[in-house]
Amino acid sequence: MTDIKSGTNPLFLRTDEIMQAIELLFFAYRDFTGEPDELLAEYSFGRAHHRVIHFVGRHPGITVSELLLILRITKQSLSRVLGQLIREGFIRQTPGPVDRRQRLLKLTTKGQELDDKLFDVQRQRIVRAYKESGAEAVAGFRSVLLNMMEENDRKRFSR
Amino acid sequence: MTDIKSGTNPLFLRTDEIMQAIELLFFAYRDFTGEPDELLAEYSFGRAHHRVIHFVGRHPGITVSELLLILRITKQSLSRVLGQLIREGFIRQTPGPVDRRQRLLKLTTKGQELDDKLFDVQRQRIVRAYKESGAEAVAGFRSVLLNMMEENDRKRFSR
DNA sequence: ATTTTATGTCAGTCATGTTGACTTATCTAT
DNA sequence: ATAGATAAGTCAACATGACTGACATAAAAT
Repeated sequence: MTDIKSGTNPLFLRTDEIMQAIELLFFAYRDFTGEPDELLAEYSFGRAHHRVIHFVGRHPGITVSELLLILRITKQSLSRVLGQLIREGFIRQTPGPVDRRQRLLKLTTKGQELDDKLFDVQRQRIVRAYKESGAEAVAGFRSVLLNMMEENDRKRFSR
Repeated sequence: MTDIKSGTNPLFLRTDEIMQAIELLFFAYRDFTGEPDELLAEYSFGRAHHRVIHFVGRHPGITVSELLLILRITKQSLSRVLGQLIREGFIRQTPGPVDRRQRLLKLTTKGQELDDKLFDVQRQRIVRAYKESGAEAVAGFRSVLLNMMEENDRKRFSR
């Protein structure tokens, strides 16, 4: 409301622009997750498995609690998908060397292969979008998404 | 793989950058949907209801089939949430004036009020991100997301 | 020795997606 | 005029991935 009343409201903050942002996120995210979902279905896995594989792949040796903090789900929810991934040999647990209560999570070779495949389909879509938009647009994309997320998680992206 | 081998691989196409893009989308989308989800919970609604309210609000008089094409869900899935929204007085149906098989969907005043509230929480987050990033970054954000979605839906965003 | 923490598990529920089969009303084309 | 196609709705069964709550075990911290 403040913006609408103000006479100095920049073009990119008009109601119509904000509405478009909402839909851009909806359509882009829908298609961004579409291809991985198809691949995962071949393994009878879902998006939840993807997220676990992704973050374990990115952070080998991550603990269950750390994973829970990132994913913001309950341990019961995580337990189901993580249990499947472990039983089917995609993820391996090893006791923490310092704190033996911890279970450090790592991808097995099989898990690494699936991670690679999943990364590859997403990489192709992103590379295409990045190439078609150019380096400057990519910087803008990064900046807006960073500022859109909770401050707490922005640290992950500092370079 | 092609990119990795190539000597002319721009910085913004490196594996690490692509990986960050994947996580940027995950965290930003998670937080972008978090606040609306809380608001919806007060009405015992979920994200599915939000999407219906949003697209009916944006396209008054939209038909059920058009909505199905946008949302890419089955009519049985839509039926459940749409039925609730109609029974609880958030959406009104009127027979199509030309084709009387169609049910044209519109928000009621009550539906409009919820739509406004939902828009407002999302608007605040986007305005903040946009302001902190600047007009040029916003253009880049738009461009990358547009190129990330299926070509078919890009028409919606032409200006 | 006691308490806290990290993890796991059992049980039940909910939201939202799916497939498949079938109905009704209405429009379109022969 | 009638036959087929289309728009919408419904019933039933099922899967996934969230949730809450209660409880168990092992190891660390106090």
